[in-house]
Amino acid sequence: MAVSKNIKPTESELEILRVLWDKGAATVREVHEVLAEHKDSGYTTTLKLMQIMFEKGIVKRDDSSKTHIYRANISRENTQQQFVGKMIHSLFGGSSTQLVMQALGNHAPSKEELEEIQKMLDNLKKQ
Amino acid sequence: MAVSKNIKPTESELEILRVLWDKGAATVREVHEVLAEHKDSGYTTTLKLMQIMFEKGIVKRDDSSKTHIYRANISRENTQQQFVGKMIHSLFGGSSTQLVMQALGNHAPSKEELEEIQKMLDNLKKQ
DNA sequence: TATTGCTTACGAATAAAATCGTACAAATGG
DNA sequence: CCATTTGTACGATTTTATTCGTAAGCAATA
Repeated sequence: MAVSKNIKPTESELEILRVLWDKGAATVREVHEVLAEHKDSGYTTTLKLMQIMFEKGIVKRDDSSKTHIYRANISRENTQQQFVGKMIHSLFGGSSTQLVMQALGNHAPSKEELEEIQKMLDNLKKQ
Repeated sequence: MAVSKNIKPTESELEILRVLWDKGAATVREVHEVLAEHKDSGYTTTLKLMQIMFEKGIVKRDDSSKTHIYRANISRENTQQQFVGKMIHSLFGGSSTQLVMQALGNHAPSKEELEEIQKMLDNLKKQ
């Protein structure tokens, strides 16, 4: 079992992680370019954030060439799990069911996705 | 339809809201007592936070007697919705299904709750 | 080679959140 | 009636997160 790092990325760090999870690996510039579509902070801001994330161990990097290449060092799944867990605790009184109902109620998925959920539900019922 | 306030409580504010949602109404001391079970900041910190929340309109209060009585001014449901929505966007690429699966996978509910979810699912399928 | 552009490093400013100390008013109770 | 307790108000400090300016290295190229 993987050792779970108890690191809680901030809002901005999450945005960066999303890009890294998506691309697998990226330079600061590549990350910044993506962020810049929706946000208007400068290049050095993104750089600084990624440097801080490196110090915290949230990302790793290959600095063998001048332009460093970054990768996420915590998994998307783990992070999701951590946030979902926290949310269930802090907003749903510990009931995952409440969260699920809330999510389904306000963000109804497509037919196909409903089937996917149905499968998972069937599986859980068998146990 | 209720006007949705676009207010995003901070971490600490959420803790206080939880107590207020739970109790319906409470004094600063009552809130603080609950928080103190798991946290060790002082009484005036809780007081200050609740005063700030009042200024922001997150809570309302009855100050007709010396000891003020506070109530939440934003609903649990609304706040849940806001956080869930944000989370779906920021961590699940917009897919509520992914969130649901994650929640079910890591925090499996009881048989009864599974049935509840099943009902909801059936309903959604009909539409 | 000098200029230009792109890179990292890093200190510092700014902003936002959380914490606390102190003052002072009202109630309490000896 | 005085001392103690319990409450609010509020400025100031501390902590954490975000943002940016500037310096300096290196590489391509005019």
